[in-house]
Amino acid sequence: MATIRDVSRIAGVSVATVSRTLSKPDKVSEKTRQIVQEAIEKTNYKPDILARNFRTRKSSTVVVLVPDIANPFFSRVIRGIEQSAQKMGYAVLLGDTQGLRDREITYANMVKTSQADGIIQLDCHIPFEDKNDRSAPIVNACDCVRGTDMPTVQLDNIAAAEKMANHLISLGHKNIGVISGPENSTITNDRLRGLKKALENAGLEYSPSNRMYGDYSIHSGAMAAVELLEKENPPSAIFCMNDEMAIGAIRQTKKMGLNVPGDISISGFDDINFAEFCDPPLTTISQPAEEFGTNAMTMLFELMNGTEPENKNIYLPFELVIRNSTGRARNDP
Amino acid sequence: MATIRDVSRIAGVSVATVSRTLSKPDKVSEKTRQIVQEAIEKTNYKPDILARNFRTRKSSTVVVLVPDIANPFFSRVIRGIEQSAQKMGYAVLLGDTQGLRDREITYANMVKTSQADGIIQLDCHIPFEDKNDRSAPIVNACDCVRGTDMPTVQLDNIAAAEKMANHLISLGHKNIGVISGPENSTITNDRLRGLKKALENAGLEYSPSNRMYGDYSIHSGAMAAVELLEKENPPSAIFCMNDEMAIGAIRQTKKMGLNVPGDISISGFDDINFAEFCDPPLTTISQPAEEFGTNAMTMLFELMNGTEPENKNIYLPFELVIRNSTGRARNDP
DNA sequence: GATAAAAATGTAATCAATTACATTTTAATT
DNA sequence: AATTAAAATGTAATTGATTACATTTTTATC
Repeated sequence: MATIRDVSRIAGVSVATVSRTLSKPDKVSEKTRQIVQEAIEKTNYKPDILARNFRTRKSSTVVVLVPDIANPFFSRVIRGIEQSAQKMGYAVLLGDTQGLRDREITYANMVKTSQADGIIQLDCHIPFEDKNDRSAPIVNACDCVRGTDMPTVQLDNIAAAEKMANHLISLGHKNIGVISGPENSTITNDRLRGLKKALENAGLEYSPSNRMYGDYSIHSGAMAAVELLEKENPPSAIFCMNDEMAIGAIRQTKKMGLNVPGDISISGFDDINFAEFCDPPLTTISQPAEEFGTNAMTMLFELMNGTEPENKNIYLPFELVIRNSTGRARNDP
Repeated sequence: MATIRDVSRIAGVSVATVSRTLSKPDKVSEKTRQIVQEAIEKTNYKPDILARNFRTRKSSTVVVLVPDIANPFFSRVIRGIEQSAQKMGYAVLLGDTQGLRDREITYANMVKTSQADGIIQLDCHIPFEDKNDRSAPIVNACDCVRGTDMPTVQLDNIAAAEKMANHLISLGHKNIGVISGPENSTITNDRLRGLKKALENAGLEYSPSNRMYGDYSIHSGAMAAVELLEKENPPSAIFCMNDEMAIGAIRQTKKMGLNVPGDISISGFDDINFAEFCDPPLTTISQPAEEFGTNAMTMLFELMNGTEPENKNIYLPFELVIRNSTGRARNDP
């Protein structure tokens, strides 16, 4: 592989001139530029980015911490990140963390070791050994930690859940079950708060025994549905905190001989690609997945360049998408 | 950030000794090791990987070229890659190429610029300007180019498609439609060959007019299904080359008032997570997605270390998964 | 304790680019 | 043509680790 020295020798100029031709061509005379360009082509020179990064102390790389890359929502977010990053000249390092703190820290440390310039964290954890560590540019998207000064890109999950709950309530549902995400997730807590708020406003009671925990997988949704449906006084509607669990719940419900939404309404969250195509099509909250990624990357870009983003907490819009998995409560007039 | 010099100063040893303590501790006496470790802790020293990579001329990074990260099959493959890479001490750079040659080349060039040590290509293109370029370690997985010496990890798509076709034929289907992938994909061509082979063996005719093209999206499957079902002599079964298109086709078929599989059987390919949960559950070919990733990464690792893998073309097993989207042909006794 | 061999440690070059600063060339002005 | 300012180019230091080679220390053997 040819180096900048080879090019400079062949062009008969100094390495500085070659370097400038590449990075600040306006500082080089037209004539010299031409000569250098020719030498570059002749030698098929490609600047060694590793050397450049080393010298300039930046890697032009961001690392993305994602709990599960195979989750269809996250994979869309990542697509958004990648697209923006590419435009801004950044490469994207993938850190599939499985939600494990160890792995998060390992990947986040890449900033300290100069392997990455910034971090996008899609889970609600601070990925540093020392929670007050401010040394690395970081943006928290999707599931965001509360009460830190990390910039965030998020949904107003309380409002979104409230909207969904109101939809169920308006259909006459009074006994609503919940298939929630893991206990310590901000997203989960906010969605629960939204649900409670709607119930309260409607003069209905929230019963903690109506809440089952899942891990966002289809399987866990099915398991949780069994628990809910075998209760003495089963709910007439199930509010699921993501689409996969809703899909699992629907399938389980049908398996148990019940009709959706005839006997029981089931709602999801996220509006993944398949939500529209399950049977019945899923009523859900749609979120602009890619935009979580593009916004997070844009904000991180500012952070990495030392400019403070004017809006440190971006809220993206959501939409209630009513399909056929929800309907009037059975005994509602 | 502390450097190796800071550590050496505090420990009262040379930088070489610090370096050795980290990389070849058995070359350093127990006593010195201890002193150095203390200094490392006191200074909270983390070796600058960028500097190390620069000096050693390797980045410990591989770049993955994927046509679409949001595709559920690919995202599982990538999960497999990430898991293996992590174990081997490699980071994974994400190159979402949208199947565009330009982007593939840009990302593949990262090896030339020392940003990556190797490439995993999940599409059936050679990602180099010069097709005969051998300078970068590369493994081709999933959709593989024919007639190159790139190592591959693939499915015997001919056999798999044949198996699926035989299943349809055994159900009495004689007029089988195809919703295929893009024309120039090896996967698509092989699956078509398998289908033809099965038809031939059964004494049935393959009619090119029964083949519609999709782009692996749900939507394109639905569009193609319309074309097939509105034919004068519509097929009684549709062989789809992936699950998403099958899901689109099922939905469209139902929309048109037909029953699946009562009126028409529909089969998929890949066995994505949702295949089991659509309605009716999809008959499909299951593939070990993660293993494409782990195998590719293992092979690439060998390549990057200069050892020739003993088996340069790995074939992974598949399985025909019969669910309810396929059934007996209508007029079959 | 002398000698040799082995182990431990140190010195300084090296990797390929960027860039501060110095020098030379060109252009502008009188 | 002399002078000055601006533009272009060159020189060499710099980045932080690794490592070949040199030197010192330790251990083993007689």
